[in-house]
Amino acid sequence: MTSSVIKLGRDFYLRPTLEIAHDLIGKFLVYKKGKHLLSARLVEVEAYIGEEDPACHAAVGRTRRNDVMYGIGGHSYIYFIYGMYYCLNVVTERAGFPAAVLIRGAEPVEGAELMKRPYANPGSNRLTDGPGKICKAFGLTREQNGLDLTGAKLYLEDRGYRPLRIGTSRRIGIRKGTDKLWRFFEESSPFVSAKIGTKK
DNA sequence: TGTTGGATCAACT
DNA sequence: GTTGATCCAACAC
Repeated sequence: MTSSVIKLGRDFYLRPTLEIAHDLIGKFLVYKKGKHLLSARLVEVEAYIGEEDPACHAAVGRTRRNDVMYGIGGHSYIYFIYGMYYCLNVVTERAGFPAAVLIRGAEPVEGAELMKRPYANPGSNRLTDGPGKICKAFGLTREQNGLDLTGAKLYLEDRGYRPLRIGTSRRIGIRKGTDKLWRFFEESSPFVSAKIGTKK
């Protein structure tokens, strides 16, 4: 509807992580990859909050791996896992408090053809329905870890899109902290990574 | 220096 | 529902 496009600034990332996670649904992830521009609308995220959250990488304390989570909100935290995949997080809250929002699902908007390149089966239109797949489609690796999301390379935008209904559920793929309902997703989106119903 | 297991995904049975 | 692919950080020694 509206044509206004607003890049999310530092203040967006310095609020409580659960608010940020909820508000990220429907925002657009934008990555300037060389002369190309890739973007996708977020449909699924999970919050990881503090050293008290057993599923958060910061549960073991500050290490070289999770260091950027201890920095000020509004930076990228990209880690490597399972020998083959990268996962993209948005660091939140003040410096010294480790928290982040994992980007789990998105709908390709711009640069969709480029996102197909890493895939053996480019005919699939499910290139970004999972945290590992988003990084694969966007070409994000450890090299993009710690980028300032208020900069010009990798950032998030509010393009005026408002999701119809945002569901919540427990988080996926973790062994500890599964009681918390810290996953947020746009209901009925085909780009949500797994179908787990809304729980109260 | 060596071991272990993970915020995944695709391809099986 | 289970498994294999395959890296690296964390931790034990």
